Amino acid sequence: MHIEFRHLRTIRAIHEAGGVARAANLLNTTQSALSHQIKGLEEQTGVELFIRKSKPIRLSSAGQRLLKLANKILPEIDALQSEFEDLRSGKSGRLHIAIECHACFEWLFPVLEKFRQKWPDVDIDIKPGLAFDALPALEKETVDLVISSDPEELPGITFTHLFDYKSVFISSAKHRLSKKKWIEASDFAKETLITYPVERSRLDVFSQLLIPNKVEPAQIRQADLTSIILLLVASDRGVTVLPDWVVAEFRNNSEYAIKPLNKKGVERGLFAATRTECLNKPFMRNLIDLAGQEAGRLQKSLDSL
Amino acid sequence: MHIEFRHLRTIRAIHEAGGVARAANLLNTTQSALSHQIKGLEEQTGVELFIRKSKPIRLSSAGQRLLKLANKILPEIDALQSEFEDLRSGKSGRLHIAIECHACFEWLFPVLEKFRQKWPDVDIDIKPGLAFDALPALEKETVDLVISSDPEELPGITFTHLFDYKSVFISSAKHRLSKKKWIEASDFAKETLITYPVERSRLDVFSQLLIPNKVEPAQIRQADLTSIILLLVASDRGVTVLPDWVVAEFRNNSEYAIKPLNKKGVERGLFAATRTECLNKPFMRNLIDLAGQEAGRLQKSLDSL
DNA sequence: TTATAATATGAATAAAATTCATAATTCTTG
DNA sequence: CAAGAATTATGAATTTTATTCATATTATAA
Repeated sequence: MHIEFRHLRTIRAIHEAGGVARAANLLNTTQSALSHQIKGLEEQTGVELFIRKSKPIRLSSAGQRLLKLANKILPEIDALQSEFEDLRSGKSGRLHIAIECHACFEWLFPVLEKFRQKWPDVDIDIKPGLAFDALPALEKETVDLVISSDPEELPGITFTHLFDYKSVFISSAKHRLSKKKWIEASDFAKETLITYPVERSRLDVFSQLLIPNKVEPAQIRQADLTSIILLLVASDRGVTVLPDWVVAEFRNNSEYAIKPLNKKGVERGLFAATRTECLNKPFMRNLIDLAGQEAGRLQKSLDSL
Repeated sequence: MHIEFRHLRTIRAIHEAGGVARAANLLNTTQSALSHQIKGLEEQTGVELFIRKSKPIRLSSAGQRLLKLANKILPEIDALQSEFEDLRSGKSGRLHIAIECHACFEWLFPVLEKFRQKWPDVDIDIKPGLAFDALPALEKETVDLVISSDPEELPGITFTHLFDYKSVFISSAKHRLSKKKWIEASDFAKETLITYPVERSRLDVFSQLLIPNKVEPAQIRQADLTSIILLLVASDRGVTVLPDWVVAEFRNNSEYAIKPLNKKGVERGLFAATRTECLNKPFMRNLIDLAGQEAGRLQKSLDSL
């Protein structure tokens, strides 16, 4: 027999109740059970834990040492149990997010801000999902949510549609293309294109327009941050393609020209990929809801302009 | 089933060994046992502790939380076990001492100093044994050693003779009694007697001389510390009676006159009282040995003068 | 000293953990 | 992508461990 939590609880109860019989009451067991327990424990440790010359029995100095440990350890286990209880009830949990689309930070942050207030016990993290393959990580439970524009049929993974957006062309107002009604693939052949520093296949302008039309921009320049891309565009160092929600606030800014791609525009969907079983978790559903609401808000602000 | 130490060890082993089967090896048990264990634990807590989609299985975030606790708690239990091992082997233990004789501090301190160096893990404490009944405290295991001059026959208690000493009279060199060869009870009738602030029955001068002879000193004055008593005596504010070892260093100090009580002196023994079973403990025996050695040293220093 | 309260003990019972044999997964490699 | 290897899961049997019940023993107080 080893020292077990049972023993720690017994030691503590005997001390607090002041006697084996009273402790047995407290622990909903019999005096005999506890007596056998402490006997076994004393045999195991080889140390007298109680002074038996007195009745009720008292802790010896070794017993007090054990009590000290019990008082330290038992609350920690109780705390863990209640953490687990929160986990089970869905009050807490892990929400590690991978974002495949660089611009998504823009609308995700306000969503997460609201989410955090409602679910303070959920462990939120955002991984730069550009650096690795997000979907395998989702399957391996390294992350719990992937924001992606490319839904796939995968067993155990569910893609929930969040909203649609348009990819739009942006140049400075002075740019030669700013006079056109819409922009075509061939227009990029003589341009410097500014993009996020990720694979081409993950950029709408390539996957939806340039690659299908086999057009290569004259030059490519990369920038990390949306605001920097826009700065470069404003000073006419190049042109870019971004989701429409990103440029909502620049719509009526006279520095920029914003045009659809092709006559009818390039429309794309944004999806939340999760492990299917995670959709049962209330906080996960709530996050997806909040994302949808935020999308609606963005849409309205676009329409009103 | 509750969370048990077994489970913590299993979680830790699975994580460290990187797999259930390897962990089973480590813990000298079977893969099946561990599999049943973690299954039971997951049912109990209602939380998935492992990610089973991968082989070998990995800890989930909840499992990592449990691992963290295991890494905190298990070393503490191990430490306790080794403390108990020290206790059992006699390397450590409790040595709470009650001193019935106030002057004993004088020779006990150097003894304890030596003792501490040899037994650093023994928990030493000195209780002012004057305030309570030391022998019942010894029986009740509140203290482990009583230094006493009055051995009794008590079941379970053993008195070990440490050494004999003489109670001697001390006055200033100028005092009227300093001319006598020895001091008798009647000599105290006109004197101020300086004593420790304890019951008369615990003072040799009363129990061995004044009470049997029904003599009451003219005045009694009390002082806590031996050095203060000696100071008062030197300035002729009274006379005192102390064990001979206390005054060893003053023997050839011309300020003091030191005389035997009665023609043949009052001789007393000093004893170490312990619970009989405690005499098995090596550190207890060693302390009694050291006390005897110190007594020998004191005796020699007395003889040589 | 006796009555009373408290604890200990042994045998029977109940509960729980482990093992064994084997099924079901996941991973790896040709 | 299939087959084999490695890993984990499972059910029933077994063993181990803990608890209960009835009662003996021990300490305390009146």
